[in-house]
Amino acid sequence: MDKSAHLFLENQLCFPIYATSRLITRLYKPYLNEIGLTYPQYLVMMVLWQEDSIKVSAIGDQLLLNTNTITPLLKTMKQKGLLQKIKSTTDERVTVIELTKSGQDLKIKAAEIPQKMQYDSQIPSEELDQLRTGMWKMLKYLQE
Amino acid sequence: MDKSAHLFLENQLCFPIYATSRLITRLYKPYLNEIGLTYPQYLVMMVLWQEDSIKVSAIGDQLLLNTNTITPLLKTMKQKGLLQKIKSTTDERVTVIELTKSGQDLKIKAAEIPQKMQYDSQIPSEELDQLRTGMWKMLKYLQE
DNA sequence: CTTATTTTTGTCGTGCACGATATAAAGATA
DNA sequence: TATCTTTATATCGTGCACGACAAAAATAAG
Repeated sequence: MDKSAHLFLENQLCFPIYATSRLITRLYKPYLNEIGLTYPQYLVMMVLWQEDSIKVSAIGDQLLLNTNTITPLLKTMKQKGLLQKIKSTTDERVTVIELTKSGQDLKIKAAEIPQKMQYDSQIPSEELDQLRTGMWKMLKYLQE
Repeated sequence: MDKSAHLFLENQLCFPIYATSRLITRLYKPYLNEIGLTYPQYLVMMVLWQEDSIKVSAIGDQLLLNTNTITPLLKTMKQKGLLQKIKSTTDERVTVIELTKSGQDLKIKAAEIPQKMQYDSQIPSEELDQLRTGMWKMLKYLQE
C-alpha cells in the first residue's frame, strides 16, 4: 500500500474537523456580533452561566484552554463590563471570576441564538453545504 | 422547555468540534515540528503534494480559507524554501504556486507521520482521553 | 525554620483566521 | 475607445491559541 495515500485531505479525519470548526464559528459570528461577543468569549460565558464564581483554571478545564489564552480573554470581557475578577481571600494565588448583572442578563439574548439560527434562511446555502460535507466526512470516519 | 438548556457546553455540538480541532493540532505539533511545519502549513503542503502548480485561490478552495490567510502562509513557506510563486503569463492577476525540490522531498518524511502517531506511546494519555471524549460527543450528536 | 517544589495566574512573542479594504489586471458595456 | 464591473491577489488590523517563561503564594522536605 502506498504510504503517501494518507496525505490526501479526503483520507484524513483531521482536516474535516479543522474546517468544520471554522465553518461553525463563521455561522455563529453574525448572531454573536448582535450581542457583542466573539465565539471564544461566548464559550467562556456559557461556562459562567452554568456555574458562576469559579476559578480561572476551572474555566480552562472545561474549555481545554490554558491561562495564557483565557487571561487576555477575561481582560477584554471585564472591559466590556461582563464580569469582574476577585482575588480569593483563602488562597491569594486564586482569581475568582464573577458575572456582573450585565453579564447575567446577556444569557437571555444568547438563549435565542440556537433557535434563530435554526429558522434563519439568510445563512448562505454555500456555507451550509460546506458544513454538511464536513459533517458527513466526520461521520463517515467515526463510524468506521 | 427551558431555552437556556441549549447554553450548556454539553448540549451543543459546536464546542466538542472546536475543542477536538485544537486537540488534533496539539497531537500533530511534535511530529510536524520535526519536519519544520505548522499544522496549516502541513495542510497547504498536502494540497500541493496532491496537485502541484496550482493557483492561490485553488488552495483556498480546498482548505476553505481566504487569500488573506493563505498569502502570508505562502510567504513564510517560500522563505523556508518549500515553494516558489510564479506569475501566470496568460493572466497576470494569477499567481501559481510550485513546490521546490525540497518541498517535494518533504512528502516522504510527512508520509511517516500517521504511522508514527498511531504507534507512539509517548502521547500523553490525558490528551488522548480528551480527544476520545470529544470524538464521542461528536459521534453522539451526529448519529441523532 | 529554611529551602525546595508545586500551584495558580500572568506576560510575551509567533502564527494563524478573518473582516474590511486596496490594487491591478481582465473582461464587459456604452 | 473610455469607463464600469468583475476577478485574483495582497495588505492591514484585531483577536484568538499556545509555547516559553516569569512571579508570587502555598505546600513539602530537610
